[in-house]
Amino acid sequence: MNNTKESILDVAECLFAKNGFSGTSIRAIVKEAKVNIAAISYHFNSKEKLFMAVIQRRFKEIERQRFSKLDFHLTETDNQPTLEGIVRAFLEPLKLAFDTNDQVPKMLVRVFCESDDLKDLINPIFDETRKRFLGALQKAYTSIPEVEVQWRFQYMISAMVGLIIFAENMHKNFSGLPKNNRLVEKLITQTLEGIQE
Amino acid sequence: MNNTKESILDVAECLFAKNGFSGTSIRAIVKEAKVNIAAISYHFNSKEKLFMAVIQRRFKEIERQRFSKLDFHLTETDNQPTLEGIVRAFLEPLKLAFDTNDQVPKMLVRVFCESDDLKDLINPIFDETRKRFLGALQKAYTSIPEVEVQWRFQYMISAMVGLIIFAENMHKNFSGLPKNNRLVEKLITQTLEGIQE
DNA sequence: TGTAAATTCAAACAATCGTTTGAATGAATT
DNA sequence: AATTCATTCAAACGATTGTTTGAATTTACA
Repeated sequence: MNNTKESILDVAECLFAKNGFSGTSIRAIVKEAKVNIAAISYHFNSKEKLFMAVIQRRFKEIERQRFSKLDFHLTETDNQPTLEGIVRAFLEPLKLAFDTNDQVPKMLVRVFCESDDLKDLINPIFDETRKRFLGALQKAYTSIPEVEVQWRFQYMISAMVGLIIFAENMHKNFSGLPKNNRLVEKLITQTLEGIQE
Repeated sequence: MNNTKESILDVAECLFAKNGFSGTSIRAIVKEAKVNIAAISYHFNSKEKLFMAVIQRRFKEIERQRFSKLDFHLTETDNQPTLEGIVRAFLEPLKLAFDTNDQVPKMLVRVFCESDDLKDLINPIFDETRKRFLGALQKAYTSIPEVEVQWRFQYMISAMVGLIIFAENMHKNFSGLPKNNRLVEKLITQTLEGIQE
């Protein structure tokens, strides 16, 4: 079995999470993955393509779970979704990713925050997710102005991104805050309290 | 007057905001600042020292305003601060920085999110701010467990960081969201609604 | 087993990185 | 005007960047 390609993805993911994209050299990747440097070009063409492969591998799985949960909730409620159902469909797959591998959410938000160019490169990946969840939210909140729903959705995502970035620091700076694997659960309840009027 | 040092700081700030620390070369800085490349070593010793100077210049001013507003509020209320007073003391100086120069808050959060090493380098700068505002919050909320207050404070900061990162995208992805200069005001009201029980 | 394709390898590519050098230029003081 | 100090300059330093080469090796199929 071709082990080289996957071990490159694994190591790259970990180093991108720690040091970002620009802060990670392909030599650092191949050194830790114990593969030849030419393997990057051979399997991924370029560092940027490798980067996109690292992103896609994880995001596609999270997206799949989000859509699955959202669709289930929509049919379950006869197309009358609740806020909690939507928020859980959005955040729980992230919680699962957290539980499986701390580095995955960290890598995803870190590279998204790194530079304008990188953000523009990654942003289109979220288009479908944004469309479907905003659509569901607007079904759940027909009384609230559309702009306000968008704002609150963005607010939740922002809190999520910030919390993932700060997750490691929180235990140094504060005492008794929830561990990483309980962080997203806390985020869910906080979001629910904050959003509902 | 020595113009070189300040124009380096200005250009570096702008490029760090766009491309992060690792993504910005000192040659890109000196090219745009129209100064010789040796001026970096001469005025700042190293790229990393220049980086810290860029951070400190802005953060110290924001910190000064935050402490000033917080102290004023504490004396004004006879050491019985309100949540709104504390949140405004924390966020309004950021709003002022936003109004003066879009790039300042963006630069501050971007480099903070870039890598573990950079985060560890910058994090101590916030120690005093964190201490004083957490102290004020715990005075305002004696009935809520200390851990819960810490969590909500962290939640607000996370939302702030996330929103600044997303600020530019929000107008592309959504329609009718508040402009940058109204973003922090919106964050304040949202925080107040979300935090108070 | 023999052949062809896929993969890995050491080595080198040109470009760029942060930093340093020592001379040239500027301004201020005696 | 002469001297001293601060600043700027072109040029080069060694190290590292992402990428490519062509041969060596492994794997898969006939």
